[in-house]
Amino acid sequence: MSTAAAAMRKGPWTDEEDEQLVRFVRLFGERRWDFLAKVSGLRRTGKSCRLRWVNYLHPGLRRGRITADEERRIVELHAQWGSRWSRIARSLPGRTDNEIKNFWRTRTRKKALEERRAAAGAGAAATATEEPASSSSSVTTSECRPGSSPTSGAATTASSSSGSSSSLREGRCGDDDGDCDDDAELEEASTPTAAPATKHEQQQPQPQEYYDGCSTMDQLWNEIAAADAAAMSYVVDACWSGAGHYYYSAAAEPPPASPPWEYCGSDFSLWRIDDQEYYKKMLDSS
DNA sequence: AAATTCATCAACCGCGAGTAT
DNA sequence: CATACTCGCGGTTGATGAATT
Repeated sequence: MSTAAAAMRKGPWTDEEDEQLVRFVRLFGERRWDFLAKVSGLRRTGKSCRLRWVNYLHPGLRRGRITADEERRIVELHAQWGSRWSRIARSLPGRTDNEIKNFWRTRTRKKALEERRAAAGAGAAATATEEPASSSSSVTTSECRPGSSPTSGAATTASSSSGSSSSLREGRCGDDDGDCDDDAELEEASTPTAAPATKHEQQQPQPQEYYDGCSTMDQLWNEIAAADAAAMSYVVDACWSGAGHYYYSAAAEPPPASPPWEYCGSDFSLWRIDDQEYYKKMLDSS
């Protein structure tokens, strides 16, 4: 507590951190990340929290390999917009800019490699010897520099690292998206089915091709929901507004001590920010 | 069976734009 | 109008598992 400016954590997220983040995003919505990072007790920057949410924890994410169809689309869109990944991602429901960016990198690298090999093959046929070393060394220097340069990767060795997240790492169910503005196009492709009544509770409907194991995350969501319900007894119905923001309805009796947020009737004003201190105190005292 | 290389994914960093004060 | 703050984007790097030799 006294270490207000405790060092920020970096590196892979643990399951606990994920849970915590999800819980607080559900409470406060997908914004004010710095605040969220603070009150959640996560020793992470707001930036890091946002990234984790957007790229990994967001319920609307579609996991799994990029399909041929998506690839075609990416190529098209890339031709149109260049490397404006977020823009491209908006046209690919459930995919993040990071994902697309990674995919594109891999793809380009692979292509370049193939070309080089083809060229090398032709060159070798012609000159038989001479340049193998020079050409391969150019890999590191020229345009498509392989991130994992020849010698680097092997050094890693076993670390078991964050064996933690392995359970999460697999599947993520998705159906809806959170913060995308142009979600008109998103929805069309992401879920043909009607809008889900609640956010996580019923995100069963997914195109099965993309999802291998959603059960884990479902479980997580459910557990979190249950925990929330138990802890607060009134915030239960997490609703998903059409505009892509969470809001909460009072399902049971009003809270014992009025919380810092307001219930939303028609519009989804989430909570009262001016009560941040109140909330902080609440957390500290608990 | 062990070592090496490759492919993929997750996360960090710096910067710029937008918004609030 | 100027400044501070927050958010989002694109680029880059590191770690890990899978495939290959």
